Amino acid sequence: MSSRLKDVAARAGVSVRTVSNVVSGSASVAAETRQRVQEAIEELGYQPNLAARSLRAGRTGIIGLAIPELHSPYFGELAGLLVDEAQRRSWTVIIDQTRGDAEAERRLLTQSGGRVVDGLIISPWALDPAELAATAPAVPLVLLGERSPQEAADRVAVDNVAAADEATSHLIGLGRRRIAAIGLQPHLHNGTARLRTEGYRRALDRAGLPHPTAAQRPVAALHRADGARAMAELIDGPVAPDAVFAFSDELALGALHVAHERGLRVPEDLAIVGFDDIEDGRYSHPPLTTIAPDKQQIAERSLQCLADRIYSPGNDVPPQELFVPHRLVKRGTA
Amino acid sequence: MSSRLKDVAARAGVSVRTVSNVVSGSASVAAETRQRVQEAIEELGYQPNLAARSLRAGRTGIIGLAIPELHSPYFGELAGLLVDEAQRRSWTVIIDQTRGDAEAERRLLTQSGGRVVDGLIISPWALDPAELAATAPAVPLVLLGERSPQEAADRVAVDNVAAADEATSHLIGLGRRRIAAIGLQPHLHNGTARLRTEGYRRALDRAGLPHPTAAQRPVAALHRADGARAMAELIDGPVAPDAVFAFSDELALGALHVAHERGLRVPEDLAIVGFDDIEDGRYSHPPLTTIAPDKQQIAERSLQCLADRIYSPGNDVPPQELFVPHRLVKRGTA
DNA sequence: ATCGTTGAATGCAACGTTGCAATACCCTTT
DNA sequence: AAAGGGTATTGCAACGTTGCATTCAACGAT
Repeated sequence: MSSRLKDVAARAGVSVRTVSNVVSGSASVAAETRQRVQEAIEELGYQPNLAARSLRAGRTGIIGLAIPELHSPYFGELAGLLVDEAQRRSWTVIIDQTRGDAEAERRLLTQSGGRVVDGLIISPWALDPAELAATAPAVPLVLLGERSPQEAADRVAVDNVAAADEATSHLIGLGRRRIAAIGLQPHLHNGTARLRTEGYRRALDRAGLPHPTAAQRPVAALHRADGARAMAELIDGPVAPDAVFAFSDELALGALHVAHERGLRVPEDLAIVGFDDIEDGRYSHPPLTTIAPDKQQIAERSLQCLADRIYSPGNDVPPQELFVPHRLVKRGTA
Repeated sequence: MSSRLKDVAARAGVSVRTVSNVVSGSASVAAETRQRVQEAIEELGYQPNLAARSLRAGRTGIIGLAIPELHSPYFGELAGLLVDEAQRRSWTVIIDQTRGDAEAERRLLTQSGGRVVDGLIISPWALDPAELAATAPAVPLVLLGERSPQEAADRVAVDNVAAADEATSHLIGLGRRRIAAIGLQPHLHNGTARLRTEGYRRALDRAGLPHPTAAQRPVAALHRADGARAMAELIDGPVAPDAVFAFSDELALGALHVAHERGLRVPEDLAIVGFDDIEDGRYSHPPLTTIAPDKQQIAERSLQCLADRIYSPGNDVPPQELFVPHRLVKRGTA
């Protein structure tokens, strides 16, 4: 079925080494010999055995991407960009789904069960930052969006505090005074929600506006259903808000859905700002105003970080923190 | 840095082979020896080298999933289920994005550039069915949703003709008479759109209703934007429809968006049925009526097909066609 | 006491590839 | 004619693992 260098060599009447030279293009081979070998390769349909190549090279050419949920639009879009970018560097991407499971994240970091990847891009969700910092990763690592007490690895993220501040300030600028937040995750160690909460409060403090606990709704996950539930709680609560900053577009879309159900006009009665700029948000009714992180740059810079560490393993550059730009995209909801 | 069987063996004072026996658990090892080896493994943080293992075994434990677009909600959700299911079989999944590129699909089928995966699940989009049937795949193959003249590989799909018929019949049952279709893809070789068109026409024929060409809108891709464009064309066309069957939920959501923009009431003025049952559809306004394929079963049965062929390579069972169930989910748009 | 049987541990070889070093050859220069 | 330099090709070894066959010891049965 599958042929090896040896078979090609026999057919072309040259040594195994020469065929290897032709395939890799590293050493010089006479034009005529190369031609003959190429023909033999074609005829036999030779494909290099990557296992053998990896064994020799100590590298697999595969990098891992670990995200909480594949079906989340934000991570779906980001994964698409990362795969494209990896292809350009002739890397293959393995995508892992952690589902917010600490054990799954731990397993990936230590690569227990076998090291398949040359590097790992992970969006930690459940893992305690302290543990994250303490765990010696088995491979070069890029963290997406997390912030640990002392950075354990390269990190690529938007400036969540500034972005949340900007979103909230936009609502304040529209004259809103009862601005709620949806998306706190006190039960998780993930730092993103905490940072966005910080930015939200900072903007309100600066404007001299209150941020009562009842207006800051925690969620179990970042799905539409969670946003819908939180919005219903807000409407039924002591002080119905005139604006909501949702920590993800999915939450925002869930909230928008409930607002419609309850007969609220958006944005007149209720303004909404989301976060992520997922494609769905452009087609909601009305289209969603949101914070748009530069996903393309997240993809590019994450891979650049990995490449730097994979190709110069000895070089112990300290972990760096990269911020990618974001911008407020004004559409219909605020 | 990373230790090998040899290192563990030296530390535990046994042979390399014995350590291998402990790790694989295949041969019998004395309890005391096993204990000692386990300790050495712990102390050294030994991880098996998968490249070496694959080289020996001739299998990588990795399967490929090739889909047109990762960020599409339908494929995102499906991919999530497939990864879960693969994990249960202790397989790793590599996800490839073909972006509707025939060359990319060809490359995956032949695994040119190196065989990484033990099997491939592919949703062919651009590749000519004839070519698909003619190409000898380099690895066991499962086709998602495609239909080629003579099946070249196992296929897992919903019965698209029946499902489209059902969707259209539902609209007819609601008393609609000018039923448009959005999502034809005459430029692509992908059979899915063709099958859904067939079901759509069949239902209309049975009811004695017309299906003028102008009411059957082709699209470049299955995105919301394409659905929006097609909907605008329909409204501005000679006969504005009172119902639309969109070949994907994304198209339907784009259409819904435009309907709102143009002041049409949904479902009163315009009924809409989508296809895929993506999560967004549950949170649109109003929520989307759609055909829901059983994605869980698609995932399970695809992997079962692969497993059968990977673990009994000689066994030349002819390609089989598996249909998974679907159902019409009535929500707010029709 | 001897034999066969079982359980435990081992050595050798091979999977397919590439780095290294060596060789063989031809052509140019002195 | 001999030395030197370059190009083309090759053999050997090693990457880390596991299948196979073998060895060794211990034990129960004859």
